[in-house]
Amino acid sequence: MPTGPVTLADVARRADVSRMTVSKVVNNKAGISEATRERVYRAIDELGYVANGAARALSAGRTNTLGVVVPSIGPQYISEVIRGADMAAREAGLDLLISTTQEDLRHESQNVGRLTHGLVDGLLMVLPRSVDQYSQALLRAHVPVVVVATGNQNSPFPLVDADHYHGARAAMRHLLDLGHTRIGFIAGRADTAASLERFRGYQEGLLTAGLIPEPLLVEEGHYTQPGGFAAATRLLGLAPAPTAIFAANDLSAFGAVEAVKELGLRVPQDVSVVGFDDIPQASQVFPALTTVRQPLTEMGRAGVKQLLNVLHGVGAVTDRLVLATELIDRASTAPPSAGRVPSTAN
Amino acid sequence: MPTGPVTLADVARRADVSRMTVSKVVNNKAGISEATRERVYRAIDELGYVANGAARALSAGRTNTLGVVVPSIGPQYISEVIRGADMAAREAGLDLLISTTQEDLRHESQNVGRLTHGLVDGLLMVLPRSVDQYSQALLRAHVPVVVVATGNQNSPFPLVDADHYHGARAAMRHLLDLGHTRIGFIAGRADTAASLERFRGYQEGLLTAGLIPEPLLVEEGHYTQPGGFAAATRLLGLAPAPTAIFAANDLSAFGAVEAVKELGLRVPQDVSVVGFDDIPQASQVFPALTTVRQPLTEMGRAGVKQLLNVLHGVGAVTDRLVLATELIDRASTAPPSAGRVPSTAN
DNA sequence: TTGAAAGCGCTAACAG
DNA sequence: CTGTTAGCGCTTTCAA
Repeated sequence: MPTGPVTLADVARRADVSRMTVSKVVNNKAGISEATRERVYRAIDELGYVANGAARALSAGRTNTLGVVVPSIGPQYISEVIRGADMAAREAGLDLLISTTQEDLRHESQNVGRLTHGLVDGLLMVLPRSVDQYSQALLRAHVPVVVVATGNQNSPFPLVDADHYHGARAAMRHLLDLGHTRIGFIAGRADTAASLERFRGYQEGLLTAGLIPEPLLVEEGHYTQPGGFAAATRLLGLAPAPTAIFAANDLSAFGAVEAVKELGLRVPQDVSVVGFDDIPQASQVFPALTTVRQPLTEMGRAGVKQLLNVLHGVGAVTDRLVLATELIDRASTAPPSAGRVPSTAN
Repeated sequence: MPTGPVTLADVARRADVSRMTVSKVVNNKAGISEATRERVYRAIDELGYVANGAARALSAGRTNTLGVVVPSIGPQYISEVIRGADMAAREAGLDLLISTTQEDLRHESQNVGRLTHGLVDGLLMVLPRSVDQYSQALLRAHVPVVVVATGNQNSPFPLVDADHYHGARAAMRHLLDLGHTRIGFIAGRADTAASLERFRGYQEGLLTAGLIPEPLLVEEGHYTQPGGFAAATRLLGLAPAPTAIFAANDLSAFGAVEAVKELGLRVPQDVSVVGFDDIPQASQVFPALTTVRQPLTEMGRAGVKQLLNVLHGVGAVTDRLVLATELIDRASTAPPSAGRVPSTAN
């Protein structure tokens, strides 16, 4: 019994064939007799052979690994995108190497450079902001790159995004159909294109219904739960107060729901709340949140699929793939209550 | 300008030195004159050279990458552990390769096998359940393994865990000190050791205060938000109802808070709620959740540090490292209201 | 259907 | 201080 990891040569010796034959068996190549194949498999099992990834990568010129670059793995929506990417990669027999930038921009382009040299065959950038900082390193990398879920308008790489604008329009239509005419908006961050698109949907939804957007009905929520709480509290302090609130993401919608309850009002009886994203928690809270679903896992999947298309040289790569969003009607929305005008006099 | 990636040889040619010299410069080895070093750096910059990871790994026998195996990256507490591991790895100049098992146990041990053969130098297993399924593959792997945040009692590998029992005791002491005598418990999952330990802390906290544990005051919450909601609803339907609820994790505590509000009661005035974990959201909800903090990021850090100790052959590796937990007193707990006995007669 | 030769890009060990 | 030699474990030709 030799010490150290078992190599191809060990298996070859054991099965009394050449290393090449073992390699072919391991990689399911054709042109090996059933008997030999059988014998090699037995040797592999007996020895517990596992191919060395580094050697394989160096020799074959590919790693069978896809890199995923994310700012951090905390936010749920990012987790969902990764989950989709993970499934697609798994189905294709590839590994995923997840790398977080942690906002540490200093060495990041260098980091990305490392990834693209012998560590991964392709890169999925899941970034909410611009990808500009990396463009240089990325462009000189010799691996395909696909950007996911950023609102970045003019990326030099193929993009996968969700239809933020029409999602927002759907949310507004839902609220308007229920009879709401005074609808507050909790904005995300002005520096993301996604946030801007959702806001545009809010405004144009209003205009389409013949309503006039009021600046006072728009508050910043910074995509956070406390931000949503504060924004909703301010909104509900208006006279007359809105009967419905559309939040730019689920997290700030959760905060809005808390604010409504804290003011002694009920969701949805007194105030309707709509979110955006449909993170898993949206269906877990009480009342379950009506929200606009971004196909997050599908976006991850689509990103990987684009990458595979490039790698395998098959199928077209869409420069800008925009996936549809959809309203998920749950329990946090209802028609405005007739006689009840929320009051927050304290 | 040669096509394809720039190699060491290209740099060597450009700087008019041997490949070995370039290698030494790249790896910051001593024994190179300042002038030569300078010249090599210039060539590297001009050519945009980046070392090939696969070749380096194969040649040097190490990958400078640590593997992290998690069931999935969704749950916040896992994200936090990874964040800690990520920071520690980054400080040590190592990459993290995150691999999810997605409950797909079929090919997992094989998957882990692949990782340990040329892809990573060490493995951090972040698993809530047992690691038994992998033990075989792991033991034959030629890389160190450390297990984090599982309640697994007898792992064959070094363990990093939190002190669930004393955390639960602290939560109970807090509630008892506030004057609560009727305290409900929302259990996690009976199949995790962590859940059992927390339950033990609940029971013994009661006993120490001279109170008798009542089976009716314990409900399963399955660690989920709807589970916590349902459990709390049942608990508050008792007569007399508990004045405080201790949930086995933050998620089920959020559900409990919702249930309290839904019954027309207030947190903490009518019912106090304590969670466990201190995920980021705990401080973001309203009212901010009083909870037992598991040092999740520290656990990730500690796991990586243990791995590094093994890899560098320095420092001791603790077979079982149990990190302290701590009560974080926020806004969801208060003394029981004197005259008020919650009623849920409907 | 099988195998021999060559080399992927890098680094460890040693020699000059 | 610098360079030579050898080889990591595998796969790609191409020949038998």
